[in-house]
Formats: sequence, structure tokens, C-alpha cells
Amino acid sequence: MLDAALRVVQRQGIANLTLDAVAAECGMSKGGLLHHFPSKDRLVEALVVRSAECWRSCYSEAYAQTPAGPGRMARALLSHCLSDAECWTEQLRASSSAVFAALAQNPNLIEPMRAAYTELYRRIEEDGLPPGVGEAVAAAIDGLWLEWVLGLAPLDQERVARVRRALEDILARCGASTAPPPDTPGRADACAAEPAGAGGE
Amino acid sequence: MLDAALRVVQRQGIANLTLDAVAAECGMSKGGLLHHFPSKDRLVEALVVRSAECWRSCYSEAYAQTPAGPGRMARALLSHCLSDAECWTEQLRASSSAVFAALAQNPNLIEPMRAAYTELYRRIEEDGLPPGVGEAVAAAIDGLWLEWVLGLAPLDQERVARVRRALEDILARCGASTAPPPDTPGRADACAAEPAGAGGE
DNA sequence: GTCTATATCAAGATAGAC
DNA sequence: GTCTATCTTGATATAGAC
Repeated sequence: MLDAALRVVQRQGIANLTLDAVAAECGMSKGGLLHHFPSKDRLVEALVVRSAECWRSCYSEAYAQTPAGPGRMARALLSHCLSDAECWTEQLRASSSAVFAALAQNPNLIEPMRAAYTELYRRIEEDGLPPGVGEAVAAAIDGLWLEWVLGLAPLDQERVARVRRALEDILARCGASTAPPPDTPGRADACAAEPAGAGGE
Repeated sequence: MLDAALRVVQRQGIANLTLDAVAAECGMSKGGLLHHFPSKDRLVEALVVRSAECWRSCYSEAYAQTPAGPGRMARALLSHCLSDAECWTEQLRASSSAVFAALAQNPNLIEPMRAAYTELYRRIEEDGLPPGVGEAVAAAIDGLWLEWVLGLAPLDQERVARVRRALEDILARCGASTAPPPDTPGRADACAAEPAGAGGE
């Protein structure tokens, strides 16, 4: 059902994310849909919660798979979110848009995503990097994501690689090695990590 | 009238950006409003156009006021958009939301902002920096803006300063001096520069 | 150019049968 | 738990007076 909602957003835009459209998309009546989500707010809320959980588990896994040392969280973000452009799928774009759908529906519904970000930034603060460096890396990834979702700038393979290298360069100069562990060379599957609206499926 | 629309968004959210609300806000009847903007799409389009123009003139002015040399555009963005947190006003937040309002109303309406970004990225490409560096700086600023508008992370004076210093550090290592010209030490007034939705008043 | 109707329609939500 | 009505509201847009 949530997937159906995302498909509606993907194909018809946020403005057409209606209970009718979602019901039709998942082959159900509006009444049946409203049995599970008593209001549209609850439906959108569920979308955001799922996105936030996925984003959280995504950077958590990335963190776990990244060797310890200064800039661990920042390195994890780089290797997982910017490993290549392939992981920025259309599906991800739609699921990311859940946050924008929530913003349009009711700004308070973004709260779960805010909580996920609070935790992420806590990790970045404790990352042992010079002040601002980790935040700059995280912000750059968010910015790429924004530009990609809004279509402000194309996001091809080369662009991702360029920006990743530039950011890795900063970390390297801070003494944070970005060499990937021999076991996990640039993996990009699993959750298809993304800021502000991950939620793969 | 456009200002009234932004005030509505600021106070009541995108969902309540209705012709009735805008008309009430600017002390006009709905009929009168519709005389100037024949449809809601046109109204929102006008919001985006104004935001895009302001953003464009903002980085253009910043560029003009920045000494020539490698990374001129990137340095201009840093000195103007990240000079301090004061320029990230509530008013700017609302005007920035014009893009999100457009996204909700009709994604095609974002086009003017896309055009402004295309020009910005052209300048960044020609900036004479190592590949990816200018893009990383621009993306980081966009990311900060996103986090700020969505409330994902607080944007206080220290945070802005930290990130700015980290980004200036990259530029410095690329041979792009970020020392402000003696004439314009960290000015942040005028347009109150911002990505994806500038449009001060 | 601004106003007061009013037409039109679609969306969210409810009630109650099955 | 799913369905088919149906209610209610509010939003866009139009028509036409002033």
C-alpha cells in the first residue's frame, strides 16, 4: 500500500497523491484503504516513518561496515551514498519524495526524518574530525540529493565520482583514510542509501 | 500579492496556499486576484520565477564582488551565503519554500529555478578548480539550505562558521585564496542569498 | 481592475452492508 | 477486512455587475 502511494507520487506527482489514486493503484477501494490508514495524514506519516527508518538503518549499516578511526561516519556516507550513480534509482527518487509529500500535507509529519537526522549528526559530531568537516560532507551529500530530486542538476556517474573524490580528499587531509576495506569495495546495493527520504522498495 | 502568498505559506503551510487565503492576506477578493493570475499555476509560477531571478542575481552579484582567480564562483558562494547565520531569515525560509510549493502544485513549474542552476553550474565548471571541488562546495551549501528549510538540523552561527571554514580550507588547498577583499568584508545584506529559493521580500 | 455571486468538481471522510 | 454508497467541505475557476 505504501508502495502504491509512492508509485502514484512517482507517476502523477505530489498533487495527485489522493486516497482515490492510492486505492486504485493498489487495487483496493477507498474504504478499504481508510481502514488501514484512518486519515491521509496517517498514510503520509507512514511513508515518512518508513523512509526515516530506512535512512537510519542505511547509514547505521554503512557505519558498521566502515573501519574505525577518525571520520568513520563521514567515510561511511561517502562510500555508501556516493559509491556510484547507479544507486540513485527512479524508485529511490519517488521514495525520497515522501518527505516533500509530507511537507505539502503537513510539515509536522517530517518529524521522524528529523529524528533520524539528529542521530546522524550526533554521530558526525563524535566523528573525531576537525569542526565542520563532517558536517560539510553530510551537507554536500544532502545537496546532491536535493539537486537530483528537484532536477536542478544532472547526476551522472562522473559527477558523483568527482564530488566523492573531492570530499575524500578533505577527509584524507584530516588524517581519515578513505581506502575501502578489502572486503567491501564500493558496495551500493541493499537499502540504496539516501538522505532525507530513503526507503527503497 | 506574491508577498502575501509567501506569508500564507510561512504561516499556514503549503497545503493552505489557496487562492482564498492569498486573497484574504493581501486584502483582495478572489476575483481580483484571479484577474492578475488567471490560475493558481500562474501564481505559483510567478513565485518561482521571482525566486529564481533573485537567486541568479544574488550569485551573480556575489561573483562580481569576488576577486578573480581560481574558484571565484565557489568563493563568492561561501562569502555570501555562509557569511553568517543572520542572513537565513524566516522570510527567506518562506520564500525558499516557493520551490516546494511549486513541487506540490506542478513539478514543471520549477523550471525557472532549474535554469538558474544550470547557469550557476556552468560558472562553477569554468571556475578553474580541480574537478568536483566547486560542485562539492555548491552542494554543501544546498544541503545546509535543505536541512535548514526542512528543520532537519539546526543552523546556528557556529555551524555556519564551521562549515564555511571547512569549505574554505578545501579551496585554499586548491590555491584559491578565500581572504575577503578589503572592501567587502563578509557582507550579507542585499538579497540575502540562498539556493533553490532566494527571493528576499 | 475589483467586486459578488455561483458553477463545478474533487477530495477526505463516514456509515453500514457483506 | 473489504466493499459501495453517500455526506460534507473547500478549492478552482467563471460570469457578469460596478
